[in-house]
Amino acid sequence: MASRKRKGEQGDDCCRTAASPKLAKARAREYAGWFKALADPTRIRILNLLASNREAVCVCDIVKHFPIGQPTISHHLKILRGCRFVLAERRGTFMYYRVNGNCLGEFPNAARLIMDV
Amino acid sequence: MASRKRKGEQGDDCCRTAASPKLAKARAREYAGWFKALADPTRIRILNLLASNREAVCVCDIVKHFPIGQPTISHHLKILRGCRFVLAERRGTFMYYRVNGNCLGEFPNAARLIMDV
DNA sequence: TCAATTCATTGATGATCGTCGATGAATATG
DNA sequence: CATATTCATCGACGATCATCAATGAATTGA
Repeated sequence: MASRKRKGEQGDDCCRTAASPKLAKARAREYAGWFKALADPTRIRILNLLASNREAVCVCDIVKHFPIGQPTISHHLKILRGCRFVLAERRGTFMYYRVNGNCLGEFPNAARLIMDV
Repeated sequence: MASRKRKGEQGDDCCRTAASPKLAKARAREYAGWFKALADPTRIRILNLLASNREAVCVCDIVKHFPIGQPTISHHLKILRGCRFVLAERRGTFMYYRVNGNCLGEFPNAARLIMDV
């Protein structure tokens, strides 16, 4: 047989066969996408700025608090909005952003699904 | 004054001045590093595989469950170890990895610090 | 209708990331 | 000591990312 060990081989003696990861690839990709959205200090601080304000904040006000240009802020907001971390609302010329309160509860949930079971 | 508005300017009329982000830059960078470590489906599934086994798992057993090479698995393990998500222990020729149980509680904590106040 | 303002999008650039093959260090065995 | 095995590191490559300057779309007001 091909599984016959040759002289000196240790083969599979490291441990009994380990259990497979229980998390499906698709779900792992989904979670990775969420984490990727938060894998940038600027996006975390934008999220924190929005969370620090009870009412929605317009883009020009967000820009004032960061040393980067408005297109870059818009880029980050698009990513945060894509993951439903923030919600947007148009009022005339202005775009107002606020945090999506629901996503706070999702964190512990995702953590449990990754680390538990 | 320089703040005098010219004809047609809307200026700062979007809203009252928004509160600054309360999260310090250094802490935002630290959190971003944690999330960056989880911003990859393979690393999430490695973490989940380790969490699915009560005992530590050696690298060669981890490699068996993924369609990527051993150097890449080692690379991911180094990143996860750098953030203290996993712990490593040497036994002879083998390296055994297991999840760091403490990091489960850190998730909700980080989420609260980012999203709350 | 025209000018001004806000914000999103585009294209480009330099940096970082995931993956690979090759190699090296450490350990075990004969 | 020589050989085999496990795992980490290195160098390279293509892909993705953060950022910018420039531009475009939408809205407002005169």
